[in-house]
Amino acid sequence: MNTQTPSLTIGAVAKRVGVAIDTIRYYEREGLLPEPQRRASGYRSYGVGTIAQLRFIRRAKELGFTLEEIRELLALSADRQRGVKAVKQRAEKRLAAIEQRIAELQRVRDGLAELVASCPGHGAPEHCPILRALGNEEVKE
Amino acid sequence: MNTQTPSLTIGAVAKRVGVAIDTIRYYEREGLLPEPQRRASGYRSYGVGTIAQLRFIRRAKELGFTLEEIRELLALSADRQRGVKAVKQRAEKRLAAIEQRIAELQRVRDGLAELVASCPGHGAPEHCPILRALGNEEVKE
DNA sequence: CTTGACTCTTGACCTTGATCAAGGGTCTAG
DNA sequence: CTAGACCCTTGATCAAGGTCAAGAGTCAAG
Repeated sequence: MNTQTPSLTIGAVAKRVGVAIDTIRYYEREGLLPEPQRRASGYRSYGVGTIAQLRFIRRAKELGFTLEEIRELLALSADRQRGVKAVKQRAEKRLAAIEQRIAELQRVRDGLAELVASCPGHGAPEHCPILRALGNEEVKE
Repeated sequence: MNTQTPSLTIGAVAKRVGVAIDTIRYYEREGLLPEPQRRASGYRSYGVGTIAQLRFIRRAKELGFTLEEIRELLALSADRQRGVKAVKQRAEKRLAAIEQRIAELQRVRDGLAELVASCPGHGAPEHCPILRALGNEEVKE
C-alpha cells in the first residue's frame, strides 16, 4: 500500500528513460541530478521524479542546450517565481542562436546550390565554378 | 618583382587569419592543410592560398561543420584530377546534407519558438510551458 | 655578436559528454 | 545455498578540437 517514494534502482530508471546507467551516475557527479537516497546496501534509490528530470535533461539536450546550461535551467526551475522569467530568457537566447545558424546555413546552401547548378559536370577543372569558388589557388607549377 | 609564392611564416599566417599557430600545425597534422614548403632552416613557408583556405575552414567551422566534414569539403578541390564530375557529385552530396541539417534545425526552432511564445514569463513554474514541455513534473510535495 | 622574437618537434594536457573496466558487494530465483 | 544478474567505487579511456610546455634551433635588429 506504500506506492509513495517508489524506490527504483538505477537500472530500472535507466531502462525507463532509455539512458545508460553510467550516464545517470555521471549526471549525478556533474550536479544535474541530486544525490539520491541509499539503501542500507549502498544502492541508489530513486523516486519517479528522477525519471521526469532525466527526460527534461534529454529534451533540453535535443534542443541544443549544453549540460552546463541545463544545470542552470534546473536550478532556475527549482527557484519558484523568479525561475520562470529566467527560463524564458534562456530559451529565447537559444532560439535566437538557432535562427542565426539556420540563416547562415541557408546562405551557404544557396551559394552551393548555385555552384552546383552552374557546373556542367565535365570539362576542364579550370572552368569548374565549384573549384574556383573554394578559393583553392594552388596553381603552382 | 617576385611577388609569386609570398613565403609567409606560420606566425604571419596565424596573425592574418586570427588563429593560433598551434592550430595551423594541428590542421596540417589532421590533413586539413597540405604540408607546406620548408625553408632550409625547416621553417614552414606558406603562400597566400593558405590564408584563404584557413578562412574557409573557419567559416565552415562556424557553421557547425566538423573538421571531418571540412576535410571532405576541401577534398572537393583536391579531387580536380579525378574530374569535374566527381567534384560536382561531392558538392551535391554536401548540399543534400546541408539541407537536411537546415530541416532539423527548423524543427527544433519551431518547437522552441512555440514554447517561448506560450510562456507568460512569470508566475509559478508549474505553469511555465517551457518547463512543462521539457518534462519537469516535479509535483512531489 | 648578442639579444629577443620566432620556429621546430615531441608529447602531455584540457574540455565536454560520456563509456568501460576492474574488483568487489548485493539481491533474488530456484 | 548458489548462480547469475545487479549494483558499488575508482579510475582509465574515448572522440573532438585543440592548447601548452620543454628543449633546441633560427632570424633580424642594433
